[in-house]
Amino acid sequence: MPTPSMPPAEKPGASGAAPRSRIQERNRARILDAALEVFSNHGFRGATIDQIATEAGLSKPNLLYYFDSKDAVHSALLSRLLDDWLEPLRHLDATGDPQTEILSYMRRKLAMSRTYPRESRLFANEILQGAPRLERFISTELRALVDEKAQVIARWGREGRIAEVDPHHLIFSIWALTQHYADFAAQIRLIRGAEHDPQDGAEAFLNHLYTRMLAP
Amino acid sequence: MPTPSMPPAEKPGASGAAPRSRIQERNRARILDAALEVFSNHGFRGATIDQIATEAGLSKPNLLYYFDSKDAVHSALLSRLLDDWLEPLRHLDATGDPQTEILSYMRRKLAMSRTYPRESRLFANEILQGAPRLERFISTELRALVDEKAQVIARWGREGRIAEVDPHHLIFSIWALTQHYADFAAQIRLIRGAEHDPQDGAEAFLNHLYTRMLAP
DNA sequence: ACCAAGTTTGACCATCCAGTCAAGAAGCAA
DNA sequence: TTGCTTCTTGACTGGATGGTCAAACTTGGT
Repeated sequence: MPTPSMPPAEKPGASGAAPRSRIQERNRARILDAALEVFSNHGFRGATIDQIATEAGLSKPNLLYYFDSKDAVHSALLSRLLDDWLEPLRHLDATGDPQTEILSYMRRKLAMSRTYPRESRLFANEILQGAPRLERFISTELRALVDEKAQVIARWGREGRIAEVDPHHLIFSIWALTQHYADFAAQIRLIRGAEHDPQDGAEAFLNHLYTRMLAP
Repeated sequence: MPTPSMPPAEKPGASGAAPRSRIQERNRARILDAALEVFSNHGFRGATIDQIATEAGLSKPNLLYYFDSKDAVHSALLSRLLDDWLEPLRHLDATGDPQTEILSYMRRKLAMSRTYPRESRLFANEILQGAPRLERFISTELRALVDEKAQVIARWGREGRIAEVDPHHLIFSIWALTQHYADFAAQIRLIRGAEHDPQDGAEAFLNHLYTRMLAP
C-alpha cells in the first residue's frame, strides 16, 4: 500500500500539468517540435519514436521518460494545436463589414498555411485517415463554430450585403483553397519550379476570386 | 547458363506485361482494388500486405506470388492511375468557349472526386509525404500539361474572353476545391452530419464561384 | 489418365519498432 | 560534502511485419 509520503507515480508534466523544471520545459518543447516535423511528413504510422527522439536530440528511452507512448506524444501535439486552429474563424465578426470580414478570414487562413504548413499537413493527414483522433473535436467544437458563423454569413446573404451563397460551402472553399498551398506545396513546387514560393500570387488570386463571388 | 528453352524467371504478368491467364487477370485486379482501398485509407507505411491480401481474399504469400513486394503493388497501382488523372485536363479544348471549357473541367474533376474518392486520397497521401514516388510524373507529364493549358487560359484572358487571372492559380484552385470533397470528406461529414452527402450543393456553389470569377 | 505448368499455402526467418528496466549520471538543497 | 530527486541510457523483450521457400494442390492440354 502506498504511503502518503510517496510521490505520485506519474510521468513528469503529463497531459496538461505544468512542467516542473526548466529541463522538462525545454525537452517537452523539443519533443513536440520534432514530433510535428516527423508526424506531418510521415503520418502517425509512418513515424517512429526513434526518428522523433533523434530529431529532438534525445535517446528513445529518454523521450519515453517524458511521454508514456507514441500515442501520448501525438495526442499532446494535437490538443496543443486545436485551439489555434479555431482562432481565425472565431475572429470573424458578425458586426463587421461582410466582405471585409470574409476576405480577412481568408487572408488569415492563408497566412497560417504559410506560417504553419506542418500543422496543416498534420491535420490533413489525420482527416485523410478518416479523422479517428479528431472525431470528437470536429463534431463538437469545430462543428458548433462553423454552424454559428454559417448563420452569420447566411444572414448577410439574406440582407443583400453579399451574394447569397451556401455558407457551409463558402467556408469549406476557404479551407480548401488556403490549405492547398500548405498540403500540396510539394506538387506546386514541382509544377512551378523550386525557385518560386508556392504562395506567390495566391493572395491576389484569392482576393479577386472572393471579391467577385461575394459582390451582391 | 540458361538455355533458350528456359521460361523467363519473372513474376506472372509483371509490370505492364499482359496477364497470361484468367486467374491472373482476376487476382491481379482484386489485389489492386484491395490495395487502393487500404493504401488510400492508411497511407503506404500504414498499410500491411496482410491487410491487402485479406481484403483481396488471398493469403499473403499468394499476393506475393503476383507482386514482388509491397512497393511493387503500390507502383503498379500508381502507374495504372496516372493516365486517368490527366484525362480531365487534357480534355480542356483551346478552340472551345472559354467559360464552358473551364466550367466543364471543374465539373469533370468534381465528378471524379465523387466517383473515385479513393484514388484522390491515394494521391493526396503521396503528395503530403512530399511526393517522393510522384516526382517524375509531376515534374514532367503533369507539369507540361498544366503549362500548356495555362497558356491557353492566359490567351483567353488577354483576348478579353474571360477575366485576366493567373492561370496556374486558376488550375490549382480547381484541384483544391474539387479534391477537397474527396480528401476531406470525413471532416465534411462530421460537420454537416452523416445524413448529407458531402458533395450536396457543391456543384451549384462551384458553378456560381467560377461563373462570377471568370466573367470578363 | 497423365504430365507439366501455374497456383496456393503453412512454416519459417530477419528486421523493425514500441515499450521496459535497472543502473548510472547530473542537479540541487542543506 | 551529503543525500535525495530528477534525468539519461544501454541492453533487453515481445509482437508486428515484409518477405522466402519447399511442398502441396489445381488446371488445362494431350
